[in-house]
Amino acid sequence: MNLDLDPSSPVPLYAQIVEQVRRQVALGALRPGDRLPTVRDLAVHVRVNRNTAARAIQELERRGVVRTRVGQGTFVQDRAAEIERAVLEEQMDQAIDRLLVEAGNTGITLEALAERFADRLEKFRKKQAGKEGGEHE
Amino acid sequence: MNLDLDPSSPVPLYAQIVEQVRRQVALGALRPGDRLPTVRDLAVHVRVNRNTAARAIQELERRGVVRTRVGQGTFVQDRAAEIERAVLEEQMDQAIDRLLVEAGNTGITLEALAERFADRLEKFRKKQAGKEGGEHE
Amino acid sequence: MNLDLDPSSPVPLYAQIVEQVRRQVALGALRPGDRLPTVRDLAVHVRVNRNTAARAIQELERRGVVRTRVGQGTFVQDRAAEIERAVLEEQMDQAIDRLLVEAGNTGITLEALAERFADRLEKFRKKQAGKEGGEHE
Amino acid sequence: MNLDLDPSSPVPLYAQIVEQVRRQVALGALRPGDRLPTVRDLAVHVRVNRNTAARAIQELERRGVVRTRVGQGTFVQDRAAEIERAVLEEQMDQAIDRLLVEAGNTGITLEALAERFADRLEKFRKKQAGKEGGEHE
DNA sequence: GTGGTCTAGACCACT
DNA sequence: GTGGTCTAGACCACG
Repeated sequence: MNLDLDPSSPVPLYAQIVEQVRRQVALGALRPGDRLPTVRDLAVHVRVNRNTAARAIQELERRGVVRTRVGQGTFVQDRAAEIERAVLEEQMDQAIDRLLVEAGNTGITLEALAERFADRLEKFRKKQAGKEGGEHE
Repeated sequence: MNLDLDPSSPVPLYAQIVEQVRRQVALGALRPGDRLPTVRDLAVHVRVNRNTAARAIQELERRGVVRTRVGQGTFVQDRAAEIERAVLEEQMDQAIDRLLVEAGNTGITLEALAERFADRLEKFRKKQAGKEGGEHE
Repeated sequence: MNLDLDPSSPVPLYAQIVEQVRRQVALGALRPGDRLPTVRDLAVHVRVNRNTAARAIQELERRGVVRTRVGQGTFVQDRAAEIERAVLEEQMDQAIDRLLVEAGNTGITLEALAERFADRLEKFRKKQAGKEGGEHE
Repeated sequence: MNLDLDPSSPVPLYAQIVEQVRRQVALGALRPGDRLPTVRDLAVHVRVNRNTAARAIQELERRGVVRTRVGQGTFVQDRAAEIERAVLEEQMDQAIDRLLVEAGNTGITLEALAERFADRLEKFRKKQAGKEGGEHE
């Protein structure tokens, strides 16, 4: 359970936890049947108020990502991986769509946007290539 | 001054006003020298309290978008259009970059993302084309 | 009557007018018995609302700098010059005192302040010398 | 947190709070990491409405003097002390410069001003000396 | 008429 | 508990 929280982000701590756990489920870092840390442990581990940790887990349960069995702990649900994976892809498409709508509102032509996109992608690719080999975590 | 507020949005009313006015300045719907509605008129028009409208306009002044002269009203600043325009483009690039990073985190290759992007863009273009002719304003 | 108003200053327009007229009286540019422009003329001349001009003159009268004789106009009072001159010097001393108090509050020693003062004065003197001969108004 | 507000001052209450907190940071009475009183406590303490106190603290955050973490309180920022200190010194220099310009406008020679300054400083020094020993806090 | 400040009191989200 | 937003309504200074 590697969680990386940013207290100065506008997105609430509990939401950051939820998001990152869902992502780990989607990517297979957490697999169906895996046991999550207890609220207490989670709170200590990510240095957060116990209420915040509790709220995060509660939210995960509400979304059906995990299931709490009293006395035993909280476990990743069976079909969670595929569901979260689909959600992630759906979100990506939505992000793209938002970009397109935004471009329209801004008066940028779709052609110009596509160009811009290609441009940023190229830059990004180069930056990635530069990092190769220097990776630690 | 067409403003469209969503009271159920998590973004505060005053911030929604700020955002939309900035956009209108960036897009040239409001031009340097133009006078904004008075605080009172704005409040009535968008159905918020006078204080809320005042806060929005104060925020706009703080950002240098408008200049208020007591007793006369508030006016769009001279260089506001270009500045806001630049901000808007910068935001667009940032949105694209976030998309790229996000893709990386999700394990999607940049190629797959580019494909996906082209795909959504095509769909969007068609939808746009379909709307043509039904446009009034 | 040369008045130089700054609409973007925090000090109100009417107060700027008052201040500058008093200064001119103190410095002898306006002398006892001199007639001020009418409210109407003043307003046109300095490009200000008539209410603002009226308020300025009213304030000058309240302070005894000028005296309005209905049907004839407003005139600089007899002893105004010496009084305003004294006021000006008094204000200068007060400004100095404020500086001293401020230095105390800031934890700057009086020695350091004196040094600082000498320093700025030297710089100021040089800048003045540089301007000589290039003066137009 | 000793704050001394003057309700009859033309400078708004919230701005007075901002100013005094900044000064305390500059002078080291409040140090980086220190926690400010809560909005509610501050309001009670200086006898203003909660909104007024909140506005002051928001303004401080906007200026980067403090950082607020919802649910925890607001804390003095790391580099705030040096920044505010620099601002204070800058203001002092500006005050001196204003004095010099003012002297020029008034027709006082710089020599006369320097003399005057030395004179007031001497008086001030004596008054300070007289107070020694009577100080309690 | 304009904007600015302040109070009172309510409601909400986050920790 | 924390801060943030919003409304209602009053008062003030400026033009």
